[in-house]
Amino acid sequence: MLIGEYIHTVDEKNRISLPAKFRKEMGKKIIITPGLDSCLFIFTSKEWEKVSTQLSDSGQGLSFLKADQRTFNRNIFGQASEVEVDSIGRILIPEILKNKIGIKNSAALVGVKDRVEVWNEKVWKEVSARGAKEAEQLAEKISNERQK
Amino acid sequence: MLIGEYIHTVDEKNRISLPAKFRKEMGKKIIITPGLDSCLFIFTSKEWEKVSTQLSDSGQGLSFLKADQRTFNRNIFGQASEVEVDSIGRILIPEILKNKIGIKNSAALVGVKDRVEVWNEKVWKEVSARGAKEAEQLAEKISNERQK
DNA sequence: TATCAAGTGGGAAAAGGTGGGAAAAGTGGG
DNA sequence: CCCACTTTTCCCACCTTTTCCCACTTGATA
Repeated sequence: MLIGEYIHTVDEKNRISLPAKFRKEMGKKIIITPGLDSCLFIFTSKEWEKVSTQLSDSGQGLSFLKADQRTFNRNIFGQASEVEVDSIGRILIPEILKNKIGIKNSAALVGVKDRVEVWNEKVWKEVSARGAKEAEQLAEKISNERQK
Repeated sequence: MLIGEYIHTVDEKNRISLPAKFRKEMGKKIIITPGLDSCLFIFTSKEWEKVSTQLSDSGQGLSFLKADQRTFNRNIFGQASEVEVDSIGRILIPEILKNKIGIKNSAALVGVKDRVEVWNEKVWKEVSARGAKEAEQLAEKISNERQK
């Protein structure tokens, strides 16, 4: 399971180290795509198979008949990129995606169960701080939901 | 069952001894996460499987399409950390989590049936003192809830 | 008092993360 | 078509952090 947050450097060659704890699970090839909430998603090849299938196939096939879905899928698939992990566990972040979320010298890598998210460091700090504040309320809410 | 409270040292390397009485039940790998009420939760791997599944799974995949789920999952998984118990029963507390609850030289480890909580020593003293005072009222309240 | 278990501390070895140079591949101009 | 130049890839080296192991201290026990 991919969990935990790490702040790593992005060097002038656009390289970033995957956290050592993620490497085994992530394998040699990964897929990096635009994410939601101004971060990037990194999927393992295996997970990507699942995700991409589910995205393109809303159950009844021919997803390109729906305008919303076309737009959404163009964004995700169009900018997705298969990336090799080098011999010491680094990947190259495509320039386009890097600019998309506004990172330059460093980024936050966040494990979210079966994907990794890449964030601008400051943005992540804000997002996670906000999330932490809401935790108690959210917990209460979920607890109530579950009792229904 | 994990019960009892212990005050242990956190050394400069962020190590803390698990109480000897907890070790057998906790095994070699544990998960440490931000808890509620400004403490940390420590789960056994087994317990974590249960907890994380129940919290995160909406059941039908693509959980990242829902904003609430993204926020929630980021906070649960993003700040969690799998930690090995060393040969003499110590664990490393990730710096981020340590700062989160404001501990430096020592911490309270509190067994709460199937998890262990980690507290800033002073905060724990206050919380448990207050808890003791309110025990009677809370008992009444909880009892009423249950009858609904 | 000797012994054992639990908790604490610290040094040395290993691993993780970062940077940079050289080879290889790609690009454009003459 | 070839050459010069830029970009990418691969590999090595450094430094810091983490991990592993050993030893000391304290307090309880026989």
